[in-house]
Amino acid sequence: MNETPALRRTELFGSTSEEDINSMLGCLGSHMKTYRSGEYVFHMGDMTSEIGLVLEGSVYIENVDIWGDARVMRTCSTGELFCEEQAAIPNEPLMVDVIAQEDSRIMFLNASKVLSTCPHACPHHRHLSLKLTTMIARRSLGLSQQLFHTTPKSIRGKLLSYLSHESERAGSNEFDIPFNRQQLANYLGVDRSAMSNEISKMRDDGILESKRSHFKLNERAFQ
Amino acid sequence: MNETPALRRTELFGSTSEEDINSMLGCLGSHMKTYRSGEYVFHMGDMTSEIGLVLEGSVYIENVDIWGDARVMRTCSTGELFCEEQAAIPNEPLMVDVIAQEDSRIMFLNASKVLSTCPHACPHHRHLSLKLTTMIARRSLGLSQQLFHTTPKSIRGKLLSYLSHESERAGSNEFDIPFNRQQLANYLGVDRSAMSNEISKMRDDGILESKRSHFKLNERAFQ
DNA sequence: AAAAGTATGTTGCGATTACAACAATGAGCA
DNA sequence: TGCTCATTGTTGTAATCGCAACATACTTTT
Repeated sequence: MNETPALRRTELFGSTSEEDINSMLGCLGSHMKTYRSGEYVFHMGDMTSEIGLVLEGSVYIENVDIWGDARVMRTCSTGELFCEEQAAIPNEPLMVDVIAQEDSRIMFLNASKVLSTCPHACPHHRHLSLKLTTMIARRSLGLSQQLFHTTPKSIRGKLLSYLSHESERAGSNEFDIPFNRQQLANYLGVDRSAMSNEISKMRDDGILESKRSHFKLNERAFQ
Repeated sequence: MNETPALRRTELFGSTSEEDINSMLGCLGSHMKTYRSGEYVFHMGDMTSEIGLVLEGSVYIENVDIWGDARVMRTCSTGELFCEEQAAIPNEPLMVDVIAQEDSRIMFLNASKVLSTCPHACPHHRHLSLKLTTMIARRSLGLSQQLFHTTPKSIRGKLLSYLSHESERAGSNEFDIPFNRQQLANYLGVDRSAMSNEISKMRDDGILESKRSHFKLNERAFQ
């Protein structure tokens, strides 16, 4: 089965031609495996140096605490990477379980082979290595942002932090956010209804106007 | 002024010999600048592709919202990197200000020169590139963890998440944490006194024993 | 050993939030 | 248009938390 078309739909390989992908796969230590829904892809404690790439299906990453309670950290859908950070850190044991959420096809890449381009490596290999680093860096930035927005103690503070940032990013006081209410509440780590309520109060206070995912921040009408 | 000894005390260059550092610095597009306390190192909106390395002094990174209110995101002391994520992402404008906290000496490295080792690059350069990627990955993992521990709604839930993780990491139900109470409260995003109070209640409930930074988690004495 | 300074624990109160339950609005479809 | 379903808004209540103020314990200095 030829995986190359599926690979070209991922961010990691999206800017590489099918030809170049094929010529590289061997160098990257790539191999495929299929999983049934519920099957473990990685176990906590594994010393893997492999990056997972979901070609079909999806997986979720969960943490089990010492009392046996599990919490899902995130899910990865088709085209997304997982465990790229752990794989990029030598001798770092996995602190999570990775489990197939549905029947899935996963490609594994050896992180050190992707990152440590050998002296005679082709330009495409170097491009891929750089792309992986960029993706890791972007996730790190995103997590920084999220943590920053969840730091204020009140729901209003969190909303202002997030909305101000989105406004700056859009370069306008009027903008759309990529979340519905429930997703935004999860992102900020607060209760949805309490958040809806707070948005209403902020509207009453003249701080903003909003309709669904469209927001408009007003000049400081408040002190 | 020879910076090499100072560089060897940083994590990025710690595993590289003085000789190799000297032979590489030119390739990395390095240059130095000194700043007076309060001076801006980077401005929001800058399209920098340079990594900052604090050789002396310290800087802080702050975010200014659209109403002009500033909040410090983090501080960087001697030996630490800043803006390595932004620099690793092409065409990513800086969303923060970086300001010298005291009189400081900063070395700048061109991120793409560090990361894109040219075909004839020396092995030390490739090692440095890998090291930078590892450092970015490690920060990302750390942020993931912190976010995970701050996700529970109650102080008790946050503490259990964090302490369970530390216990797993130590491989024992008895361990020391690298925080004092105030630092732990900041890390978890809660009030210190409320957290101290909660720790006492958990002790009363038989969940744990603690003295200062030393903790012992008990088998589920509770439901 | 006394004193001073820092870190941690305790208490009470007011404000905020989570939660549940329900109402209203909007979207998709027969 | 009318129906169903999903999303968003509203309300009340109980629980939690932040906050301030203070007490206790531990450290460091002299």
